[in-house]
Amino acid sequence: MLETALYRYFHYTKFRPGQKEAVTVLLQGQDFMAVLPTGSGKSLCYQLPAYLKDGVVLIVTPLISLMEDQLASLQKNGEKRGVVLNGNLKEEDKIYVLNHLNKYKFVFLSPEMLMQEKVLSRLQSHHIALFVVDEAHCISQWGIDFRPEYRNLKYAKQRLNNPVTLALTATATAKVKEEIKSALLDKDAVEFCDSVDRPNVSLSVLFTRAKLEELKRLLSAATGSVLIYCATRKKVEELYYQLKKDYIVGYYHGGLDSSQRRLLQQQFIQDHLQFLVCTSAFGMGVDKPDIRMVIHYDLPDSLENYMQEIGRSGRDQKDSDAVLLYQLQDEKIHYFMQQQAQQERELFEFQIRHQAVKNLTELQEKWLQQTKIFGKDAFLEKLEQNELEKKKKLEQMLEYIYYKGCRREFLLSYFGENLTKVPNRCCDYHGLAKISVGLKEKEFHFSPKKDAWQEILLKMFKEEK
DNA sequence: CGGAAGATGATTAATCATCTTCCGGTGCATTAAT
Repeated sequence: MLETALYRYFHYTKFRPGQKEAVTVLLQGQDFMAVLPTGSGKSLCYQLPAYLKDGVVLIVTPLISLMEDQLASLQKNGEKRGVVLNGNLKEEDKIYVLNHLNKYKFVFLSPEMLMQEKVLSRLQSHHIALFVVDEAHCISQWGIDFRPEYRNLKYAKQRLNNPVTLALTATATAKVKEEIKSALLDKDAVEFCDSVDRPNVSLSVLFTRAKLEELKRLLSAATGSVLIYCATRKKVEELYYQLKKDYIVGYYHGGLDSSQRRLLQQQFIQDHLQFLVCTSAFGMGVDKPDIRMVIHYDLPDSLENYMQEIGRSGRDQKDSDAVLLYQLQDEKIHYFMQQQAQQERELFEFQIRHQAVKNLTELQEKWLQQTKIFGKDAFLEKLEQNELEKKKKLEQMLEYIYYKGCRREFLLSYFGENLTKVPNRCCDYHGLAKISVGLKEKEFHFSPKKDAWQEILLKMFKEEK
């Protein structure tokens, strides 16, 4: 019985949602996709079958810091046969690992590392018990233009003699799930999708021309940890200098080196910093249960990213708030970046069509590699298609901003779900607040005090009865 | 495109208004020059 194995290896007596399904299906030799919230035991989905099967388990992970965290967590549980394979290792250490693969049970690596010929050819001669892709939504999010190696995973899988594959992620729209399937999984793959709904997180968009004051007001009323997302690094730092006069605050973005990042993440998790100003670089793999509020000081570029970011609040199931501060034209920064990206692509396209490739950017070099795999036309077509989809995603983000109905319903429908649970709180305010319990709505004057929300909600529940 | 910082100009010397310039997300791996 699987429960016996569960107890034997992990000392748990019960599976959590999705885990048993994953283990059963993987042991039968079928591919599996699990959409489960962070902190719900995703890693057990591959760790348990790993112990019940012969061979090494490959875990493809997007960030080096994630590999290290996962390895540390294995080691904490007494597992010594884990190893990371990444660019921080010395050349001789990498070679050692590749030549002694049978000493290891868990190998964590990036898609870039996996796609290197020397790595692939060494792995090829071993029996791969399980091929795991963690944060599998990266296939869709980054997989074409930014980190194209994510779209080569199927090729890698074939080279490894089609091992049983597990895709793991916390949020995915129907479309993203389809992309993961077609780019990675067999046709008969089984999926288990938990709801992405968080009834304890209120959703609001605040139209304002005085963001800084609104932000300070929200922070002054805040009772716990708060994440503040900005669109650019510069804005993150500016805001940090504005806030540090009055609050204990830190900042985090992709320009920081890895040791600084790790330090800040630790300080935030351990409550040495109540507030953290950051770009979208912050968050993956962060499992802090008591983030009480996620504020968007700038507009995110898609509802996928928005959902990921607000999904970091209220993991402890206690009441939390997601507040988006919007000002007319906030989307312009994203238009600009999309336009930059388009120029880079068009230049690349021109050069490759005229066979005059020189002075390529780092990204363009990668694209050149991809044209060799998928063919020139096919890959260029993909790049262009991807660009159009990004534009569409930004438009849908704006639709959400201007949506007049229940925001939770809108967001859920984007992820292919219906509003089924009665939310603890679901509010909105454009000067006035709109609160909804189930499908019933009521307007009232906004007050930042938590008690005000609760009183009104209580009253509405009574009225419903 | 928009915001911010720096530069210029005009007035009546240190301040204000206007103009100009600059810059912009997400990460892997590898390599060349310190």
